[in-house]
Amino acid sequence: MTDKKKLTLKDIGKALNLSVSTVSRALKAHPDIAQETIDLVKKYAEEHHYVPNLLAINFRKNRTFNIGLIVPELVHHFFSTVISGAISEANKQGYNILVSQSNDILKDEEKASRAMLNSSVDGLLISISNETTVGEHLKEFLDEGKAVVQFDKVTEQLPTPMVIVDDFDGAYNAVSHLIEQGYQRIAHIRGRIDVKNACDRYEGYIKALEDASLPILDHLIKPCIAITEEEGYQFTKEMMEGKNPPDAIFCITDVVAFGAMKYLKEKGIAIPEEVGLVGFSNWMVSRVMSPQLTTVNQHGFQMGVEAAKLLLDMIKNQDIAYQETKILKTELIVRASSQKK
Amino acid sequence: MTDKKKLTLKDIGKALNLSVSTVSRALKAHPDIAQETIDLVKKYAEEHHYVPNLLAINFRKNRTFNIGLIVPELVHHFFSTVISGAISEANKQGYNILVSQSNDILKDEEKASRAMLNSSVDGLLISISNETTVGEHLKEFLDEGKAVVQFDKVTEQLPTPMVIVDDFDGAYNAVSHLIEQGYQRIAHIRGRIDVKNACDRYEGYIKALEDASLPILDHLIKPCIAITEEEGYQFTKEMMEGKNPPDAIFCITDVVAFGAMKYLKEKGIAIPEEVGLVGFSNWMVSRVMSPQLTTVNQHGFQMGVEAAKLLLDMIKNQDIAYQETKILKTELIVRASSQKK
DNA sequence: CAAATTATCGCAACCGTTTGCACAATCCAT
DNA sequence: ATGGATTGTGCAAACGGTTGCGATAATTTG
Repeated sequence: MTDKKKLTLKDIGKALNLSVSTVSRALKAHPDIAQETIDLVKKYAEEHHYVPNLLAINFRKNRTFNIGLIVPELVHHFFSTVISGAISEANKQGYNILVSQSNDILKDEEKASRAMLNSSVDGLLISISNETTVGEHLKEFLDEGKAVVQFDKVTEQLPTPMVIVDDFDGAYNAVSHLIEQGYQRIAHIRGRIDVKNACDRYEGYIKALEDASLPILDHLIKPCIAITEEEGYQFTKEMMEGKNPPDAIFCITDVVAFGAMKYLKEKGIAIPEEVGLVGFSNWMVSRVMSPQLTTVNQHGFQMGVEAAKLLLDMIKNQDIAYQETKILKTELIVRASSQKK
Repeated sequence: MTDKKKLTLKDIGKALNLSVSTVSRALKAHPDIAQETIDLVKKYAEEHHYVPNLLAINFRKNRTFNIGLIVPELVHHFFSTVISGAISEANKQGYNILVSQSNDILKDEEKASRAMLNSSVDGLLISISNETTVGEHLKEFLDEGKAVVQFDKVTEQLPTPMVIVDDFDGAYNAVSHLIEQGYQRIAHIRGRIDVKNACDRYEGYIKALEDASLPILDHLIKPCIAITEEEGYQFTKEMMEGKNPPDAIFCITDVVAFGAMKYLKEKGIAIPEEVGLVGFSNWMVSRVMSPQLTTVNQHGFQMGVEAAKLLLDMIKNQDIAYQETKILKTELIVRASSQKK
């Protein structure tokens, strides 16, 4: 390995007969330093490819220009989109992003956050796992005075700013759209009752029914645990084979809707004529299914950008107390699976 | 912000009436230190939650326990799978991963790699952009004695170990499967001629035809530039509307196959009866299309694991010269889109 | 019992940069 | 000429560990 000894301030000082401190100040054009000296030093540094030792600077300033990012799942269209946005914004501001995943397992999340905590990160962006409630491991961040911003999957137990999507509104619009298309018996395959997003969507679903004076039918509301295609399939089967089957299904997410679609297609039930279908998240898969799936776009990229912006603001202005919650609007994407008319 | 002053070796020394050096050695049970002292120090450190300042250690040892990872695209099923594997392995070995993307733009890749280079990373995992050929910015890593491992999209211009998939073999098997199913006029919508993977798959395609004594028809070979659904659609249209249309299409990747499928379905051409279709990569979309798409699984997770393993080996044994290329086998996943029999 | 080991521990330099402060030189006004 | 600003530069401490080497005291050896 060619271990080219890197140039240091000391080297420049020796070469130019200046002290280290003068060189240091000259390089940042400190007003105390004579213009000639500044030019001289800068020229020399330039010519000899001086690059400051970030490790030393970070040590000195006690920060790293790195921020951590933890999501439940990396191989996930929505989350990878958020990450993409966060990276884009962070890089723009001169920060790098450390990525980790919790696999929706609390233990893994704790491990990941601890690994990032030890001085190796200036702040943390996190979307918590399904198993996370209190988040002691996250409080450690706050205790050390490090900034934390939650996004998408959040807990109010943790006093940090958050960036979330208006799940209530998104669900409300999706269900209202179904109603407007003439569907009457709208089912909801919902998410876990201990997860905020899932509850908000559920509330939106309920409100839309209420506003349209439609009855709320308990047997048409099914709770997923793992949010999988299999659950979508199974619940749809149960409902369609039971009495008073639904004529439309609003699913907590696109994969679940895919499971539902799979069952319906197997049974030759026409979509959207006999049963309408709406998902959530606008994964790539929603465009690829046939019929194409009506869904709710969550603007993941923008969420990543906003979350990173907020966090970096906090890092740069340690004095200000941030506590805002940024709520992003969703966008209903109407495709074939719900267009009865 | 509660800026709890962190405990340092000096603090412990003062409290226990020991020198900083003794405390430092005691904590790592140095043989020079008396057992009692070791116990005493460790107990005190434990009780007062001493946590060493990583920044100081890294500065001293000139390393960070972070490794960089650059991919062309983050929102991409295959790449996010690879990242997931790399993170899993890196974390297991006590390293964190900095993620960035090039968007297949050379300038972005250079920016990302430079951002990571400046002492903030011990090594780099990279899948190069379509625009990257020589990779001067990557040579800078090697010049500084930092380890680099290429994966998936690689260039031989850069003397580093790589982890790749046996594209040739994967394509050969895919096309052989089509032939075995009775297809005779097999088209190939290929990737860029300046990208190695694309060429390997092309070669595999050619070899399979040759081995089956089938003619190679130039008008049935189309090169994508951007590897998009639109290209798949367009090329399929051209070929199907031209003379001597194909009876099967082997596509460089699943998205392109989706474009092809879209055209075929629009025109009411039956898949797989009239035209067989095979993709590459086993994206989630391939399972969701209907008919489901036959494709080639690239074992992305394993690729990430292997690449990280290799890189960390290199980092830990700077003395050994690594130059191996690890080739992972692919796996043909046969689904409806290619089963004529 | 003197000499040679050995067991413990502290001193101090070092990694590369930042920064408060002192100091010397120059300048202007009195 | 004298005193007070002003300007440009260097000294040295600090950040928090690591580590080679030397010092001291305790122990063993011939």
